[in-house]
Amino acid sequence: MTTMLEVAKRAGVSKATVSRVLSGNGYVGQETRERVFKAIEESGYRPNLLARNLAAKTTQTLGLVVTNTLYHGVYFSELLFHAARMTEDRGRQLILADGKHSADEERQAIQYLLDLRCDAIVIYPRFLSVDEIDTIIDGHTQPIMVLNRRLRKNSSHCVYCDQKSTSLAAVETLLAQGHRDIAFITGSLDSPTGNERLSGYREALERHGVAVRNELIVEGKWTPASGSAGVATLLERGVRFSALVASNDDMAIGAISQLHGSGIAVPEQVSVIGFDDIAIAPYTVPPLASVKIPVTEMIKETINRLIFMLDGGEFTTQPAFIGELILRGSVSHGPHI
Amino acid sequence: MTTMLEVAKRAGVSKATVSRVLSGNGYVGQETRERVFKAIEESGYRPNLLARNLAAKTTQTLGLVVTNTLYHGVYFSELLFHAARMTEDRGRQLILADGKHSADEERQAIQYLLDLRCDAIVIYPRFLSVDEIDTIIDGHTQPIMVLNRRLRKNSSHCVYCDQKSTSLAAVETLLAQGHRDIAFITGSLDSPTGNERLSGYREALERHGVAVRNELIVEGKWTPASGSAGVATLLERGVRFSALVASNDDMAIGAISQLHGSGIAVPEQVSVIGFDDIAIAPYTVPPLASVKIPVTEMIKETINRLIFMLDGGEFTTQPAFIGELILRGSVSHGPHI
DNA sequence: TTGTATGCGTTATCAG
DNA sequence: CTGATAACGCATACAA
Repeated sequence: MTTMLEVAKRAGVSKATVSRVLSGNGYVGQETRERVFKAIEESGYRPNLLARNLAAKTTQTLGLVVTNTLYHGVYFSELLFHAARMTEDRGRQLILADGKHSADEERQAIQYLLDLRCDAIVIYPRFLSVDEIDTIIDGHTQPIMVLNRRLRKNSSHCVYCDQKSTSLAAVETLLAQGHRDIAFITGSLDSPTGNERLSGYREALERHGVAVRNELIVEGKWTPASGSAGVATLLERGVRFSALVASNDDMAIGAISQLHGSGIAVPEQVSVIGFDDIAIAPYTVPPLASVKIPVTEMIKETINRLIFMLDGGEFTTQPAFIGELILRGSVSHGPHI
Repeated sequence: MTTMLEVAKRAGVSKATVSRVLSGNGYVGQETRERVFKAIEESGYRPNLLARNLAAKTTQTLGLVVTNTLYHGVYFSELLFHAARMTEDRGRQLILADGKHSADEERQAIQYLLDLRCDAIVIYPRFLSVDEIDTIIDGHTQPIMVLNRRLRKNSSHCVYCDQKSTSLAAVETLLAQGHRDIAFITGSLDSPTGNERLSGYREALERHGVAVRNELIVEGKWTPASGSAGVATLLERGVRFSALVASNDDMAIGAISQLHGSGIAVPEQVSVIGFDDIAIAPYTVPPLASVKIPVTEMIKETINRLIFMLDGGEFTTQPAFIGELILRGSVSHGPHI
């Protein structure tokens, strides 16, 4: 590998001058500049980023930690795509680290990015507790932002979507149309998101004086198969329902498929609502409505905050997003039990 | 940030000794070792990887370049998941760089990873020509492997799936069952994969003396929507077919949906085959059969080769994979025109 | 406008 | 077994 020193010698100048023309900092004569560029060209010189970043005390990189249980599916793809795009638009590079599938591995991933001297970090945690995250943020000088969690202490360091309110609004839409027997397929209940969507469902019913019936609730695992299984369980129980809320789109797909297979028409007999995290799920028969989580906007806010903090800025406000109910047809169905 | 020097002072030893206990290279007394560990603990010391990698002349990282047009969908997720897993199993870290959507941006991404001094690189190219890739490989000392392309010169540096043979085999399966009017939805024809799958279709027909009819071929764009549109186009043309091959699963999903919407039964009236790149596509009505591309195995072979080369190994063989036809039911259908 | 010298935080080579 | 000390490749304050 040819170094800056070799370029300098070939151009008949010092390393410092080469460094100057490359960084644009400091004055350098027009003629010398050209000689340097020529030498760079001829030698095929490439800067060693390790050395540069070590000396400059900045890497111009943002680190992102995501659990690989999120890798499958379009949600992750969109997340990564926009995060990378936003970061590069701001003249930085994104570095991804795998949070694997445990709190300890999430810790290690964060540590790795920190050891690499990323200027700032984004965490999309799945196993780490909010308390520990707060501790981590306090323990480091690098700006750290957290996606999809509501922090207690560093509240301006997190960007989340109010899953409960979002779920509540979706269920209320059904209630407003006269539905009373509303089934619910949960997400994994070891995830906060899964729990919050469930409690939104509960609260909506309570607010409208509709009893919460446990036989209308089944636990899913975010996958299409678990959506199918959920419907099968409901049918086995012999419970009747005119509407069904699935906690994400994949499960809605599976649920609709299972309903069809059982000879139940959607949406004529059962209205289905999914959580359309990304809005590009390949539905064959789309649900009646979907709740769209504004991932893109959330990422944007996250990166913006991070870079603002890198420039010494401070935030006092706490950004909360809320999902939007997207109708794919009329929801004006009465109960069809 | 506390440095190695501070740890050394606190432990009453030299930097060199601290470095030794950390790396495990060289002898160091049991008692001294413990003092060093204690000092590390107390000071919360973390190694600066920039400095370490600069001095050690190795980063223990593999770089991966992928075009972001691949980000959407499960194919990319699987690719990334396994690449990261394999890399870490071998004690390295994977660094992802975005190839964006042009040859020039793919070049830049490769260059960035090289500048970061990744020990080796994996490229999943979409716009770069094989000739240029060969040139790039020749121009660098770092091992470089290419996925999904068949290189002319550095043939042992690429791992690909013979898309043409794979497609050919799928179509022959249909021909063997008596199908003669076989429609085909292509992928994007600016991609080699899309073209190869199409030429496999063509050759299968030719081999069996069946005329290739252009009205049975429609161009898709890999998306579910383009699969639906493809079927719509075929129906508008008024052309009759008893079987349909979609060049990937997303399009197969769209196509099946459109067939259903038009009152055509699958598989009773039309047999559908997709290319099940990952085999976890959320089908509501699965196609009759899918061609499974062995991505996992391909990634595994790629990483293995790279690390073998890092250890000074050389390859002479050229690994070619071939898709496997997965039947989801009987294909013993006659023509249903 | 350019060169010199020092530092960035490690690894690694030699003495001792 | 341990400690100086020279790289590693570049940025930058300070001189000239």
